[in-house]
Amino acid sequence: MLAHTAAHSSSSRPQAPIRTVPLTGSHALDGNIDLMGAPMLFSRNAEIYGEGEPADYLYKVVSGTVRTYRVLADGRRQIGSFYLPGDIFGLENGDEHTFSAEAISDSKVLVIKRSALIALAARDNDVARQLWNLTGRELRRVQDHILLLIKTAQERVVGFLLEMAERRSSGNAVELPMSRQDIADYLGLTIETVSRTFTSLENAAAIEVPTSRRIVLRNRLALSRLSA
Amino acid sequence: MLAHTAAHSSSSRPQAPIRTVPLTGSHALDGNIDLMGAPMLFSRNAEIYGEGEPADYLYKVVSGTVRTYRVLADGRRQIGSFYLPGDIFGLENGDEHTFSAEAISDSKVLVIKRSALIALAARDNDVARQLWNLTGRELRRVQDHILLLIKTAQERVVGFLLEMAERRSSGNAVELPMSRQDIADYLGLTIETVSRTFTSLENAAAIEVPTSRRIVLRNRLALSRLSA
DNA sequence: CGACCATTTGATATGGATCAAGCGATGTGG
DNA sequence: CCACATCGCTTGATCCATATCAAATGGTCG
Repeated sequence: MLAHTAAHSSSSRPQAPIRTVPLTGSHALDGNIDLMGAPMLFSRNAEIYGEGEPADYLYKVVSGTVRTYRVLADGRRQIGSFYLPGDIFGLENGDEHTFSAEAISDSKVLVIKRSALIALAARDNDVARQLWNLTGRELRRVQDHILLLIKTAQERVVGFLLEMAERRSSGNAVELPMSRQDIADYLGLTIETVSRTFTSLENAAAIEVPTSRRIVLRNRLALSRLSA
Repeated sequence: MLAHTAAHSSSSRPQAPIRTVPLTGSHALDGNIDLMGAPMLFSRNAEIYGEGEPADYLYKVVSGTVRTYRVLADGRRQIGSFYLPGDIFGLENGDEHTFSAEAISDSKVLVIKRSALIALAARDNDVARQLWNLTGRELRRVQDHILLLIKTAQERVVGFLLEMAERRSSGNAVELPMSRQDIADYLGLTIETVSRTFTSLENAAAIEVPTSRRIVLRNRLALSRLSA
């Protein structure tokens, strides 16, 4: 059904040296990942990890974009989230990944051993709190995602655009790193419906679509009204 | 749109005495809540807390059932989860509840100050881990819920039945504490569709519906096949 | 240039929503 | 204790938003 001809970049994980460093207050986790993480490159569509694999590593996007997803038996795919530079992903409660992760575009990702962070957290309350916080923010995000999924197609698409604008806003232009198929699978729609909705928003003068991957928000207020 | 004529039982929260007790290994959190929690009664449809209120307390269901939900501007309601006896709810990442909570039936709930648990967690790694775990399990649950929401009506209803059977199984009979409207708002469907789906599953000899709140699973294997 | 892939656009089909009635259980007041 | 009102659920008829099927367009890369 879906291409995803992943280059499946090698599955050997780098071993990062563990250095304990002075903590930088509320960004202890981020700082530690930056210091302890080993950079890895993934090319477009390469798998970073697969559903069901042991969740031994935590990841932080440096450049590029990552999608996490699950696939139902019959091929329907649900994208759980898109991760942009600065975002951390791959943290699981159990020992296995519940989603698969792939690079949407060529991406650089910092990789860090989960056990190292857990060990650090045992000694450092601040790190522990940050890890918990990360899970909590993720929970909040997924809860908001659910709310999106009960809305109409137009509301979902607008909600998605506003979300992306908030995360990677350069003025009113939103650069979309992902394909229509990715957007559709994130929103629980088909590519045709996503495409038609963009067109209709453009006709309504709410957005402009100079290229398929670039959306200009013409009227944020109108869009907000359309989003729920 | 929806009744919810909550008796709105008083909003004053009980103050529980804080006792530090020997921890019972992996159930440190549960044990502490049982010991430190103050029992409170909520009658059918009473509000336990509202969206946006400060999240100062954590709750554990002793008897009855609780629903959490959010309402969109136009009245559409999404139920986030149902909580059965033994389940803990109300734990938030931020300072405010992102959902509202109501008793579905007359319920007894243990209430405990969040700050007390946080303080305990600062001293006791086991409690800290349990709190994190709770958030993690909740995250997993919500992720599964998303997967439900992209399925067909029949798959959603069957998925819901199997989920309930797993949680409150007494043989093959499932006692549903919630109304059709609650089920519909949990699954992103209408009551009519939920009702019709039950009927059609009954006609297919997959279930029996002796009373509207009682479902007997006739053929679990067939149901599992229908659920995805 | 030509092949390929992503996207858009068009025509039609359909699953679930909506609108509307009927039915059964539960509770209430006379 | 019965008559009736109410409420939750089911069933029926119709509609509509989005999916599906199909084709045209456009952008990218060898």
